[in-house]
Amino acid sequence: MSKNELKVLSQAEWKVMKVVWNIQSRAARDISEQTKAQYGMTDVTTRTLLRRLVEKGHIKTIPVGNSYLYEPVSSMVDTICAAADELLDNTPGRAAKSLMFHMVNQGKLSGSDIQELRTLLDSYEENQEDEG
Amino acid sequence: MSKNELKVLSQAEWKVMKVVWNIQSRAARDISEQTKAQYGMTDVTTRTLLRRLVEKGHIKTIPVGNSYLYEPVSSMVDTICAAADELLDNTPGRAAKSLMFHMVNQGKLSGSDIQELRTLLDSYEENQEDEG
DNA sequence: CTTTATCTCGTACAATTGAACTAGTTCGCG
DNA sequence: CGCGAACTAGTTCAATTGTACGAGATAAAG
Repeated sequence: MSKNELKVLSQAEWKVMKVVWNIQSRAARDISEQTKAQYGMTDVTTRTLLRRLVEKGHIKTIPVGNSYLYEPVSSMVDTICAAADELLDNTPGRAAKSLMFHMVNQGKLSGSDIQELRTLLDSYEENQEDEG
Repeated sequence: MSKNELKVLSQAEWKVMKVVWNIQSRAARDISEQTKAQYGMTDVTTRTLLRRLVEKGHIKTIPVGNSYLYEPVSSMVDTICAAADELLDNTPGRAAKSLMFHMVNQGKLSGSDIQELRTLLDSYEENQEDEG
């Protein structure tokens, strides 16, 4: 076990991870530029957080000349799903449904996302229509 | 502002909140009984966390005789949705879709949940079918 | 080769968090 | 009323987190 038992992310670490996931050029300089623009974090702070994220196993480093490229170990989707699982475990299913409604109503989904999701739900409905 | 600007929950505070939301009898004793059963937390620790949650504004107290009843200020759904928003803000929408797929595939939804969600998606599809 | 700009890394330090002990108050029972 | 049980609230303490400085290494420029 504990293969994907990555240590839990703190608030500031999430911010850095989100930048790392979305950025093209993953040098510390570029990442800190983004974290400053998006969250007002200073350069030194970002570098410290990058180091801690490496220690925690969320980021791996690729040595390049003087420094590193910082590459995420898990995808954003996987990490967010894991966080959601932790949030939703042993809570009554109602929360999951309401959360999904909320996301839909927040416009988090594109038109094609909605279609895909409908298709997925269709397949589940077939299997479950004689249950609940 | 800052009406619903409740301070962010820590790991252990989430656990206590989840118990508080789900439990019937909200005396400290009953809550700590649950946190012990579910998470192995000791009685004193739970009471400390309850106190901090009151300080942070997530729980309000109702004096009853010797002690309090601990009542959540926001519903579980609202709090989880807020957490999800924070998690998903300024990330490309892809994460939201994948997260929803994940939850569906994890069986978080009942048959009737799925039907309701389908109905919701239908209404959105009508409005967006000529977009992307 | 020397200077200079960048990096990483160790360290620092206050605030927060996880966990727990204790003192002092109040309830319930005899 | 008096005693023990249960409760809250204040305090403690180590670990983690948020933020940041400075040292030493290395690349690039002259």
